[in-house]
Amino acid sequence: MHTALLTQATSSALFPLALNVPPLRPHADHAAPTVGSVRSFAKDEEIFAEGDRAAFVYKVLSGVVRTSKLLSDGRRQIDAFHLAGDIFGIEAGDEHRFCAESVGDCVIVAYRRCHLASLAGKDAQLAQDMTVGMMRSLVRAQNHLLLLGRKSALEKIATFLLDIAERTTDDDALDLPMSRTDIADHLGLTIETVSRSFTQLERQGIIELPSARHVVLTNRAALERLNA
Amino acid sequence: MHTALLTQATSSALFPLALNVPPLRPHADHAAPTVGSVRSFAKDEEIFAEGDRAAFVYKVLSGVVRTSKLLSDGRRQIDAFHLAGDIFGIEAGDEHRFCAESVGDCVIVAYRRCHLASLAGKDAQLAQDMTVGMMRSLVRAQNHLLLLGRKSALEKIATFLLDIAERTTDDDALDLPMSRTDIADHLGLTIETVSRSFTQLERQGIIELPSARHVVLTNRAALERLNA
DNA sequence: CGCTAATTTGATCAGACTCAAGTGAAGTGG
DNA sequence: CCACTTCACTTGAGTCTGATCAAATTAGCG
Repeated sequence: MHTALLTQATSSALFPLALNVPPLRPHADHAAPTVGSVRSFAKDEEIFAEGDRAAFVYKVLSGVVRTSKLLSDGRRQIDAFHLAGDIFGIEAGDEHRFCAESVGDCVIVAYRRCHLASLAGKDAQLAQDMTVGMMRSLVRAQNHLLLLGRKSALEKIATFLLDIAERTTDDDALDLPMSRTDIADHLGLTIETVSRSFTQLERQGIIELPSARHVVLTNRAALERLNA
Repeated sequence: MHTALLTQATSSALFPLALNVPPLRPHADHAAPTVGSVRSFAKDEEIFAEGDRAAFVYKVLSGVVRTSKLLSDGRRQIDAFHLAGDIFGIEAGDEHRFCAESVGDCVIVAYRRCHLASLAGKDAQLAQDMTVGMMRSLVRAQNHLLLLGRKSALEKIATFLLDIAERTTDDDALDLPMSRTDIADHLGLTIETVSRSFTQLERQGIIELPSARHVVLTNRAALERLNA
């Protein structure tokens, strides 16, 4: 009896591998959480540093967070931008292998790791979120490997724009929450190359740039083609 | 009572996030599994293709497996090499987002996904393996992002050699199970650049190359330095 | 309105790629 | 057992994409 119950419990928990991860909907409302502590950050504040003890797991409520790694000489790789609803800071070991910073003003919830188990009991949705969050991170990271390893600058920008658009808007107009430097460090390019690629896409009539942080995708088909 | 038991069960299962993932030991013995079906493959055979229905999760018993993604024009990115003991083929959705092929002769176990839950009941170790496997994939992918996005050719090779050494041997001599082409597609380089980098490291006295597939790390300190 | 930071643009440079040829080792068949 | 084929790897020469260095514009912001 007990065994059956335990098996039941473990099965869905251990093998979310078997469940279909629903896509994150743009504009999904991320209501105030029932557990966890809410924290606010202004632009470019550090949420945690590489090597910090990983006492919490986080979820973005509003704004954008970047997680990045540094090389000893300062070269930086932003592994991901986390938007509202995204989970970040999950670690296997006891310290963070990334640094996390706010890209603009943002609000996040922090869940103390050692409380997660009991929290999960009270908030089933949270439990699901954590597992799904990890899977989603993996999928994103793996797609990003292909981009970094094998795509040209123009293709990287095209893929990036389509990704941000899908995650933040329903139409063809999007606001970039991050700087050219952040984009460059995410795509393995320099800011100059990022800027030139934007200009090139604009000249080809594929996008419009009303301002640096505002992009309109006027020719999605062409972007998809560059997405290879 | 029941609730407590269930919480207990889910906690360790849902949040392996909290457990410390033990490092894979070189030469760890990967005994015949108690469940799952064993399959053998010769060099360069396809285990599953990108887009295939993800009916199984796999574990390498011996040999090496590569998982890769292709761009429409044939450019390839190998996201990882899987050695004995490694899990691969875990998917969130119902189809594989990678292609998996044998690098040399290899033996693997296949676990039918829809049976995993019940198998986990009989084989607790397996359940743990799956979760840890996913975490390890994530860590590897994230480290690889930094390599692909920000490291030079020489640094990529250095990192690669140290990684393979750590995973396959206790001393400084290692056999590369994969071709230059595979290495190139893993590191985001061409075979010529891979070859030239090896030669350069050899000329600098950092490695020895008794043969193309055999490397001796004569100066680990220098490699670590390149690892940045 | 002036100051500062972010972005764009230009000119030059370099690391990695492409194309091409050469070397070497492994295997095949006579 | 040796000549021949094949395939993997190495090396060389030239090119090109994206980086670097530098300057000009533009956008925010107090």
